[in-house]
Amino acid sequence: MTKKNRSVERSMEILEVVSDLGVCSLGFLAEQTALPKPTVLRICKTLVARRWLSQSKNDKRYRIGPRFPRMETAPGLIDALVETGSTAIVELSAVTGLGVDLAASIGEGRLEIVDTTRQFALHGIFPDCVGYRPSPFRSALGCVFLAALDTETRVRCTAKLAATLTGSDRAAAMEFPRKVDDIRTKGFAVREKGYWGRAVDYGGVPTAISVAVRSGDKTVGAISLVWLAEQYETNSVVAENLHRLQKTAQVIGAQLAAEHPQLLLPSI
Amino acid sequence: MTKKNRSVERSMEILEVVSDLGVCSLGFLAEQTALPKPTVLRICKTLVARRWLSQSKNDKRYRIGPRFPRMETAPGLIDALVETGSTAIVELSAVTGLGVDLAASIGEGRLEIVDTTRQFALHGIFPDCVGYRPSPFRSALGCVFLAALDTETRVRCTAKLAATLTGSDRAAAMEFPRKVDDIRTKGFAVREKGYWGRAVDYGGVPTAISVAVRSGDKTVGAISLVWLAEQYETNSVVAENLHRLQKTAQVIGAQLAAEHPQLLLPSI
DNA sequence: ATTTATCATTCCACCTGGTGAAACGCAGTC
DNA sequence: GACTGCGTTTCACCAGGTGGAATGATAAAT
Repeated sequence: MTKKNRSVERSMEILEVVSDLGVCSLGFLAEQTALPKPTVLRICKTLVARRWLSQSKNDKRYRIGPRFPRMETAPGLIDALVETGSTAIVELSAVTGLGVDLAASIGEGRLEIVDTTRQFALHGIFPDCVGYRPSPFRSALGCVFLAALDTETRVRCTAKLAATLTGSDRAAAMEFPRKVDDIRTKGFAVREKGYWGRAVDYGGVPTAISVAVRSGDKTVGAISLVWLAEQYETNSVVAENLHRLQKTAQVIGAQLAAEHPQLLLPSI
Repeated sequence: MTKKNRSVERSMEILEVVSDLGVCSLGFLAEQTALPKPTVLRICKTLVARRWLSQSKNDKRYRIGPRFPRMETAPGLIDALVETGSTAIVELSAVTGLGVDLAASIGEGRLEIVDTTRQFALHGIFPDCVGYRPSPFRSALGCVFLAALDTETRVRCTAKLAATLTGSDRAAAMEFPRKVDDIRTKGFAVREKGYWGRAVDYGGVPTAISVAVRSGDKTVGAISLVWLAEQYETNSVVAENLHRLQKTAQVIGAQLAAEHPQLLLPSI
């Protein structure tokens, strides 16, 4: 068995205590974890520096911080979207001959791919993308999803995401507001040039166009057509297949609204 | 300024990448964090040991695990069940040669798959089912779990679920009360014909039989045997392996009761 | 004002535990 | 068979984490 990392274990212990018991003083954490206070202090400082913990100014006690990764997923939504969407995306894939991804909102303006028709043999692109969370500002799925949110939600999510992202993702976040109107009028988004998150994992450079899935007045996810960049021009795919993609998104959204009206009540 | 702890920083980087980008391979994580692979491996192993990450048995990729602190649900049960159940299901899988899924109650009559032995190479079925929440009325896991609840809880949950579900799930919900007695007397449930979650076809149509995991007088989860429909008849699997499945469920339940008696006090 | 108590924080000598380049083993592919 | 790309193991090295003891900081009690 590979060796473990003691410091990492200790940091998890500390975070679990804070997460379970709420706000904690240094001494209390040391007692709970049976670690010496200096050790706890150093680890907590490290966690605070990244905002995984935050520290109250006057009594110095620790609580879970704003940057602690959260995933507030509406469990029913993913299920419902997969159930109503999976046959539709298979049909779309059959008609277009391209790969289709289905992504669901997991809160905070983020998406997770929950189903796909991609088959390596068929489309020449890495198939097992279920579980991936596309970039909010650089992927076609992420952009079209954000653009489709109502203004208030979009602004809130965009600000929050921009605050946590870095590098080219942050640059894309700064640029995003200028792209929103364009995406909204065109009704679809294209994968940003130069963004192909995981060159390692794919068979080739994928290109994608995406549209949002709206149900009632909520934006619940997005679907995209995916193909090998070297195989087709984006323009020709748009000309030939955009209407099919939009139709599919609309069908899924309508069916979802009809079959799961209660999912649309809470805010995303 | 107090010194920071490098290992803790690195572990946060890794967790942030997985949380931001979804499922990740070791090599990809090493590239993203600019750390050598052995270092990433050791940290990930540590995180996996605590189930802050979980690792697909099949392609070894990492995703956020069941014990990663979530603000919403009480994770104690999930945790304990995974801890006591994972060795048992591996043994069961070895003896039967079939895939085994372990699901934990997440409240309101729903389950989430928290561990699995499925390997594509071995069983020819979709391996990455951890995190999936099976249909309450159409999956073998869901049915047997509901049937095993005490009458009052079952009626309440069934009513609530039926109210929110629709389509083929609602149809199954209407039908369910008629199936309960049958399931209770037989002691297991079978996956509904025609129900298989996603579009992705990973080799074939899976079939499953499930039994509930009871601990003390609480129903805490369910486990199932899963195989490729075309490979074995349900009847022959039942004849040969049902008793093993039931034995495993019973062992897990007993061990859970012995090791975590406090979990069984609150109502599910 | 002084004492007491209880925090968090700093210090620093000690040495463990983490490190990472290189080698290995294993699948899958050509 | 040779190759490529994974995850994993090895092992000598020494940075980096450790924790007991000392020091501040703060608030309440005398």
